[in-house]
Amino acid sequence: MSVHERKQREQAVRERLIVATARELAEQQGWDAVTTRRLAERIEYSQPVLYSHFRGKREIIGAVALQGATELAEAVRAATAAETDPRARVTALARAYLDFAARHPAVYDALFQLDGGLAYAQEDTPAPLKDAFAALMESLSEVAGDGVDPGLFTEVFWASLHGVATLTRAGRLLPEYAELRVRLLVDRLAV
Amino acid sequence: MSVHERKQREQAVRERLIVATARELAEQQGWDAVTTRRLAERIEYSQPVLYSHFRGKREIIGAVALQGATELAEAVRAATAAETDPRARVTALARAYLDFAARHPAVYDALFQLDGGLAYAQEDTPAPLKDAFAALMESLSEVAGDGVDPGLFTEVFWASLHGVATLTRAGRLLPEYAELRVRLLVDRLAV
DNA sequence: GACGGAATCCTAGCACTGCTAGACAATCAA
DNA sequence: TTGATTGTCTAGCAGTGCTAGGATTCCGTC
Repeated sequence: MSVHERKQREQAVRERLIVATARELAEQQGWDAVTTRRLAERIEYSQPVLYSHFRGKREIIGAVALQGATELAEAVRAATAAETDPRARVTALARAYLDFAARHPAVYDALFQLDGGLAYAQEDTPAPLKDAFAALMESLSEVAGDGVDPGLFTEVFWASLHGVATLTRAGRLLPEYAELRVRLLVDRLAV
Repeated sequence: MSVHERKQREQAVRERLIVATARELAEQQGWDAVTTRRLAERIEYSQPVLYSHFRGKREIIGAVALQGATELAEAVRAATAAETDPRARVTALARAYLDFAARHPAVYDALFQLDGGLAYAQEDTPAPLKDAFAALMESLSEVAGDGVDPGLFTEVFWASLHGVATLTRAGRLLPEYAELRVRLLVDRLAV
């Protein structure tokens, strides 16, 4: 049985290697550069090996997305933990979120821009995704205001951040307004 | 000279045909289905003909995007023209915007999700794009609030709408909150 | 009406993509 | 040392965007 276990361990190691390499390649040269051939070459295995771990490229993107969700949740929690005032906490949250999107564009794309074959806002939504949303809600529900569903408020605030993140990265918003956008968003949306 | 003019006219007609067909195909089966081969077949010409009109697929997407920008501006202006109260106008704007994104997902993708090779927030930004932004600003600057730059406010409001639009279409927001999201967004952001 | 040149269009093909069948080799239990 | 089972690779499929070069049609001129 020990042999079998060792093999399973090796499998797991290689699976992590694939995901890490895909992510690395995507961060360096964008997701377009992440082809199955290039990815296989980097992990020093042949192409079909990828398909013994993942159904296809989509699933690899999905795996990166799940990693990203975990890290995003961590980043948000770390940033908000230091603040006590609810308003300051939301500002920190917004900054942390946008910072994450800017620092890890490929991961952010895997999460929200590309098709990673993941379910959202449903029962079978993977735990990391639910948890990332929960991390947002923890700080945001405090400033939702009376009579406003925390989930609804979180959705709206998150959507706003997402819009700012994507449009910023696409060069569709004026760079010099970056800080003012965060202030305006927090000032107006948070109660 | 008349012959030359006729040829130019025919060229223009075919160019419009290409754009219209690309858009139609994208609306029907998504942009993934818009391949140069399929597109060529639908317009009943060979593939290389496309490249005598456009540098490549990107430019075709860009052409659809420009069409979309014009229509989006129209839709927004039509919706807001009927309202007199600034707040009601902004609500109408938000609804019209999200409605446009929902009704013409392929066009919306061409505009904001795909790479159409267009410049944004710059001097060489095509007129339709500038005008679409202007259409938003016309109604939004009224509710920006004192001391808030109308351009900044428009960017933020627009980004929020964009976030809601994209996340909604990706199935990442709860459908039953759709109407409440618009209300919350307008209530909080508009002064 | 016939001709030479120019504009137009298509066939065929390139290098790439994601993905897979089937041959081969390494590894295991007996 | 076998025999079978895993594991891995080579080779190939059908598809992608894009292009070179030949064939055809059309045009203004004689």
